This record gives sequence, structure tokens and C-alpha cells, in this order.
Amino acid sequence: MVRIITCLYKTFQVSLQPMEKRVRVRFAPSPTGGLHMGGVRTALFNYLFAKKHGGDFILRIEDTDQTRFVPGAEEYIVNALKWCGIAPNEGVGFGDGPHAPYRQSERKETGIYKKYADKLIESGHAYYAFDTAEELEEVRKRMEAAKVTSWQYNAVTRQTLRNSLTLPDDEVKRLLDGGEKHVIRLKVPRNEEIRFHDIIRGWVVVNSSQVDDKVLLKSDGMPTYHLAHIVDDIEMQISHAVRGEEWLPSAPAHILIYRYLGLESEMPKLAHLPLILNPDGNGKISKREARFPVFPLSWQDPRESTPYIGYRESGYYPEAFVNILALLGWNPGNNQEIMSLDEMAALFEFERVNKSGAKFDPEKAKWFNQQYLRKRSDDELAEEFKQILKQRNHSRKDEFLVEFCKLVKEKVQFVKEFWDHGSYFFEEPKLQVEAVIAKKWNPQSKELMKELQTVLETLDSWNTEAIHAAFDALVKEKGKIDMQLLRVLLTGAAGGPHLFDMLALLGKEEILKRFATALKKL
RNA sequence: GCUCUGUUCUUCUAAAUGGCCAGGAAACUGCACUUUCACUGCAAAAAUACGGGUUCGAUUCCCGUACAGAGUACCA
Repeated sequence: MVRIITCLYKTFQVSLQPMEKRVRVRFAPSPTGGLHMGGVRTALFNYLFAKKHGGDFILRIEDTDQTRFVPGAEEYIVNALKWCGIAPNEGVGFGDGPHAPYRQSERKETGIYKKYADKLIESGHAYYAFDTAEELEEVRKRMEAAKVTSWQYNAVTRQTLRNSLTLPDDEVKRLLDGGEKHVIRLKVPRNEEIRFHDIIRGWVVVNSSQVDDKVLLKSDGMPTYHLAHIVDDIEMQISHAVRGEEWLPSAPAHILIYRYLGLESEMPKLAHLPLILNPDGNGKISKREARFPVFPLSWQDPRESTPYIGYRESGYYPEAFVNILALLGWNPGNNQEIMSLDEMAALFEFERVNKSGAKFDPEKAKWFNQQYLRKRSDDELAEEFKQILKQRNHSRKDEFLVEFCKLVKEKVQFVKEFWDHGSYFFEEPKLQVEAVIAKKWNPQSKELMKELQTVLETLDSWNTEAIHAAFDALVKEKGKIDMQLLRVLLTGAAGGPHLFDMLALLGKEEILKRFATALKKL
């Protein structure tokens, strides 16, 4: 009877977990390069979830692979999260906290991972393996030649390899004492059904025959991800492990580790996020081929010569960037698309995260930025545009810039585009004989323009209404004046803001000067 | 190859535990407003991968096929 109850309990353990556990989530990247948008989204979902439940959001650096360490990557990650406005409240770069250190390489020094690995050895759920990486490589090659497609170190094959399960005890002891290089592997049962629940995907069942005897502790003494993240999640009292879909296949191994450690009841709930896919073609986003930014901030890989441009440098607002990311795989259930972090957090839940991967649409991303740009006041935009103007060695009075932004605002998606759409407000227009002029320029229109010039010259007050009135009066007297021709003459552009507004802003002196040069040139 | 996970308009997606003409957004097209471009408004077009079941009824449940993604390391 007790057995049955225990068995039932084990089966439903996950769902019987107390719900009151404080929400503590972590983002745990490895510093192997710049953090790309997929990683940022994982961080974002963690952040939103923590925020919604008033929990903690932790940044842990998983730097257990010394060979892949990239200088600057960690700092980049910290800066990226800050720029996005989703700063963790605990962890590397964010003031640490009660569970310091938060870098696995430093945590390793405390012996914590070894302790857990030894525990598994003691309970008979892990063993020492002395096969070198080269030897195993050799085996794999041989098996491949023999048409065995995926050879694994597992319940069957470990019986023919050099490990503490096949070697005599005294031999094992001798090797260990002699400092022989070895790893510690998880002893995965041969044929056992492993069930686990994912908040996003529901129940997943995998047979243990599909999971290999994962290395837990490497020969250099470092833990692998599999061991390290579990130890840390337990030690840091993580309530929900939120990570990318690429971890789903190894989740069964993780369940086993928790189970063998006797920690299944303390195991964090799992949520595997869908991937962000490339807009054209298939597959995940590749930083090399993408025709849109992949990184939040520009990233210069020390191993490569050309930097990758970031969203920030492309002119995206962090609010827009984060908003785009949030809606890739999640939606609030209503039709709202533009949301602040606070609004998103209030609405966020994993149950509303999609199971399938989402293709990223760069065009819609721009639209998002445009929405946020429009929310800015003309004053704010002027302030932002001032920087860009400065780079071009121009400056204007604030009042001019505010008015300029007001006129051009509706045409742009990015602040930097103010320049593209209105450079002629700051520089002399380039008067090329383009199609418009070629078609419309003749002695008659030239005469009209001259007349207009004279009329404007005598104008006392210079504002939209006065210019408009003067213009109308002239049209009444002399006939129709081609607005587009006039525009091209004065700006060099075929389109733009309302003509009279533009004249008013540019000022009488400047307009008359432009009339003069245009008439002289043509 | 094997394992796992997916599959609603071109794209992101909605439609609590099966039930009104499958909804919204981006893009595209048209119209209106602008003596321009844009903005805005309106309109149009556009989907349940395929084949079987279960059911009075399936986007929703089950099976198969196809396609896609991920994993298959002493990497994370």
C-alpha cells in the first residue's frame, strides 16, 4: 500500500509541488559571444515573469567551457540587458546577491559541483569513465563506418568501455589515486520511461534508451551544463527554468539528475521557449547572413574583423525592440500590440506562449519603432535629432528643430531618417535636372517663378498664412503655378512636408537665396 | 538515420476545456483626404499542410503522411 502511494506520489510529484514557492528565475547565458535577439527574448520572458509575480530575476554566467570563452562577452550581456530595460536584480554585473558568486567558474572553486557529482557516485547513479575524448572520437568514427548513425555512451556501450563499472575496483582506485584523467558520467537506465511537464508544451515522454550517459564533470574538473545548471538552480532556489527549445531533448537527462539527487520535488518548473526563425528561407537566425540586426547592441567579435551592427545603433528605441521581441511567440490574448514593459508584465503568462517557432519580420520591426517614435513629443525628437545633426556638422536653434521635427515626423520610422527626409532644411539643395524639372521647366514657368520670387520678396510678415495668401493672389492674377516644380526648385526633393510650412520655417532670406540660385542655374 | 517538438492568410498571431460568415496587426492593392510624398480614414484580397477517423458538429480530440525546427560532444 505504501509502495503504491509512493509510486503515485512520484508520478504526480511535479504537479503536487507547492504553488507558493517564491518566483525566482534566471537568465544564464554563456559568454561565448554577443547576446543575440533570441537570447534577449529569453531574458525578457524571464524578466516579465519575475516582474509579474514580484519575484527575482537573476543573471548567472555559465562559463564552464574555458575553450569557448570570449573576452568582452560578459560585459556585452550586462550592457545589453541594461539597454533593453530588463535589468536583473541579482547576479553578475547587477550587484550580486545572497547566492554569490554567480559565475560558474567561480562557483566551481567552492567545490559545489564536485560535491553533487560525488553524491551521485555514492548513490550509484554516476560513475567514473577513463576513456579519453580521442578514444571516444575513434569509436564514433568506427561505428559510423559500420553504419551506426548515432553512437552513444549509454547503458549498452558502457559495458565495453573503460569505466568504474567495467574495471575492477582496485584498478579504479589505482587510476584515481594515480591522478588518471577521468570524467564523471550519469548512469542512465537502459529502458525506463521519463515523463516531465513543461508549462508551455505540456507532458513530454521520452524513453531513457534515447538519452546517453551524459558527462557531469569534465576531466578538467569543470562541470558540464547539465550538472552545473541543476546544482545552481537548486542552490539559488530557482522556481522556474525558462530556456530555449534547444534544451528540450536533454531535459529528460536533467529530470534524472534531479531524481537521483533526491531533489525532484524541489525541481524548478520547466518552460522551453520556441525559437526565433529567419524571415526568409528556414532555420534559426544566422548572424552572418541576416539582412537585419541580430544583436541588441553592436558587437565586435574579437576573432572577427567586421562588427555586427546592433538595434541600438540602427536607431531602434529599446522599448520598441523589447516590444517586438515580446510578441514573437507570445501575445496578451487581446489585440493590443504596443505595450510597455509594465503592461507586458501584467499580462504575461507562459500559457500564452506559442509552441511553434516564429519567423522574424524586419518590416514589422520597423513599424514598431515608428509607433514609439510617434509617441515622442516634438521637443524630445528635436533633442534626439540634434545629435545626428551634430555628426553632420550642422546645428540650428531648438525652436527651428522642434518645428522641423513636427513637419517631418510623420514620414520617418527612425530619428536618423529625419536627415534623409529633410537634409535640405540644413544644406543647400542639390539641384539636379531631374524628371520633374525637365518636364515642367519652360520659359513660361520660369517667368512665373520669377514673379513669385518678387512677390515673396516684398512680403512683410513671413509665415504660412501670409505666404499662402500671397501665392493665391498671384495664381489668381497669373494662372496656375506648379507646386511640385516649386518644391523641387527649392528643396531638390519631389516630396516633403506642406510647402508653405516649409517655406515659413526656412525663412525669407534662405528662400530668396534659393530662388536666386535656382533661377541662375536653370 | 534516430529522438523530441512543431504546422491557422506572405509574415506575427486570435478563436478558454470541439458549435455564430475563422478575428486582429504588418505588408500588398484600391478609394478618399492632401495641389506633392507621407499621415489618417475606408475598402479589397488573403489561412486552419495533406489524408483518414471520433462526433449531430473539429482549427480545436485521435491516427497516418508530408514538411519544418531542434537535439544527437569532456559546447552551452
